[in-house]
Amino acid sequence: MSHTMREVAKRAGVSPATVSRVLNKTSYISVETQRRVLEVVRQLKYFKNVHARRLATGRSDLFGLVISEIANPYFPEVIRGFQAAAWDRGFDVILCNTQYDQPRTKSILRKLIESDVRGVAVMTSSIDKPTVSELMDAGIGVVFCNVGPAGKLVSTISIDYQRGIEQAIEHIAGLGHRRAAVIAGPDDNHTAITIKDALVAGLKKRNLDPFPVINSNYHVDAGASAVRAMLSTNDKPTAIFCGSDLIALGAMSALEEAGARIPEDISVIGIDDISFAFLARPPLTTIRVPRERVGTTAFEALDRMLKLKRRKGADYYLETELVVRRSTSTAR
Amino acid sequence: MSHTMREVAKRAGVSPATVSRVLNKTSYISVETQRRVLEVVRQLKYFKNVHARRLATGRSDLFGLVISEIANPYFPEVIRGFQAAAWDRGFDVILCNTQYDQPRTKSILRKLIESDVRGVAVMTSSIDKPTVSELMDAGIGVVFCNVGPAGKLVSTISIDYQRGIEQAIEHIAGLGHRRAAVIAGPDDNHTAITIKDALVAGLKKRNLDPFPVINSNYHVDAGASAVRAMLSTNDKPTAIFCGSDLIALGAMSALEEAGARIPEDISVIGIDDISFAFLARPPLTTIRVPRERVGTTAFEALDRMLKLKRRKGADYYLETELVVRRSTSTAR
DNA sequence: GCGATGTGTGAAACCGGTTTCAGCCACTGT
DNA sequence: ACAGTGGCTGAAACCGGTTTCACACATCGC
Repeated sequence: MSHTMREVAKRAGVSPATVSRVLNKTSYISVETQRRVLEVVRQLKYFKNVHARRLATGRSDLFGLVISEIANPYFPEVIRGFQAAAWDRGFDVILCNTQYDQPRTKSILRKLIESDVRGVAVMTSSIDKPTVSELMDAGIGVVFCNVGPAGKLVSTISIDYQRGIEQAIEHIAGLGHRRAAVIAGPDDNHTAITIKDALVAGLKKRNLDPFPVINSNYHVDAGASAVRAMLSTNDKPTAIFCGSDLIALGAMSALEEAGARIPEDISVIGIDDISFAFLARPPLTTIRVPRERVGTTAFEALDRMLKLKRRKGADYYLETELVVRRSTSTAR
Repeated sequence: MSHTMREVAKRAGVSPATVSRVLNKTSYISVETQRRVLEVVRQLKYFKNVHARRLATGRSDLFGLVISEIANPYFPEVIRGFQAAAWDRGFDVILCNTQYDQPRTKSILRKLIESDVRGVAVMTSSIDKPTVSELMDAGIGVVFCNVGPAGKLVSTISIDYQRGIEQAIEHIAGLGHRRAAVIAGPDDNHTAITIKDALVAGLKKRNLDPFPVINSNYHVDAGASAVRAMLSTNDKPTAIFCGSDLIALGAMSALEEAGARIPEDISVIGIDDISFAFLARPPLTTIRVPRERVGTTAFEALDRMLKLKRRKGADYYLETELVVRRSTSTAR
């Protein structure tokens, strides 16, 4: 099929070892030999086989990135950041989506170990700790993102929602709101809980009434149905904090259907600043999560961790900030 | 670091060959031997090294998927479809984004060849034909999606915009519009041209005036600036066909800023039906492209092509259809 | 009772690179 | 003239699996 190094060697009249040296620029090579070898490589359109290389060197130049679902608008920038960082240092990344499916997750883990990846970044909580520890047993570096505290041997990236949330509450309070609803993510999700607690606590601290507080899931429809439930009572809040932009968009949909105007009747605040937040009608006020940075930081965390001989993990914190657009205004 | 097959063999008191046979379920194995081997595998948490396997078998169970940019909302479903199809048959996919960068694209090609992928699906026109022919020289199957006619040896997937466009024009004509603007994609893009031509021809055929016809690029801002240019004249269309949903969303933004109401003052139609189309305010009427199907079809095309000994390509056509939402209504 | 057939296993070659080790040649210094 | 050194190259072992080939043993049919 494709050519081998030995063929190249034979045609160039040298040994395979020399071809390897020319291609990898290791050791001294006379200009003449180098010329001959490269000439043959060009003629034959020879590409060296990466599997053979990995096997021979014992190294793998591969990293894994585990997410739940590509279609989730949270991930693209994270992926881009991670891939770019890896690429820059000559590494490749294997992208895996669990699709929230347990057997599939198992297969992914197995595949990552078999591929002998150097490190894995786990960006979804749809994968449990014991499963991940298989990775560590295999000597693979692990970094979690936003899935809560983990063991000593893994690094974690935590998004500090605190600051963004404070800014958002300040913003809402300054606009004269007295009461705000919270539509949080699902209750089995670490991040969702953190956010909900921070919102509730923050609102109380500013003497705003956090009511109602609803648990939802991370889908658009969930935001919509939460809003419908909320609107069926006649004691309505003047602002809604949503656990994600997706929830917020769903909420806005439902609000509009119900005839409520945004922001005149009710203000809406999201979290994430996904790329569509600013295209929403009205453009969504939201708490920005530096998603591309999440990706690059995750890779750097792995890279750094792997350079240490003693594999101890480190913790990284990323800041959030409020982005004010037009879905918030003074309370009615 | 991790264990080898020989270790497993030694501990189980069998030969490496037998371990291989147990793990791959090739050949007959006595239940007793099998039990012993699997027991040791479990104890040692042994995983076989995929690089060694690939090298030994000469097969690679890998496919490449080349796109331009993950953050483009067109791609997630395509990726999902492709990955799912590959996964189902026990294959892995290497996802590559060109980021519209030439040197990067070169590296990607090299990497794909070195990885000895069986086939590659090219979903972006940001990669030129001669570059791709390197793949074919290496004996790798290639399928293009929507990048125009290609050689005999590659398969192509074409999206038939015709039907969706006809439905859309019918829809608009039925609503009493007499004239419609077209904001097309960039003029160096095969798909953009196809769409533009189909729109212009279709409109004329129904005696609608296609004016103005503007070339733009596939970014949101482009849709916005096209609209601003359009609105500065005082002879305004009552409907706008946009070359993509992204353009449409940008256009809607700009229209709203300019005080035009959608759909009362002006109707907007997009193309793609990206996941956010139905979250737009108002929900966007658009021509749906079966993106997940694009992905699965691409994989199947490769799979089928590779099963043939004579590598001749085939052409696949995917239909589009109008999805009526609320961004279109009767002409003023 | 003997060849044919089927089951179960090990030794060894092989996949396509990398790397170690050793050696050659041409200088350099004395 | 000879040891020492630096530049350059080849032979061969090695990475960790798979697969061919050979062979042992059991069973079956006639």
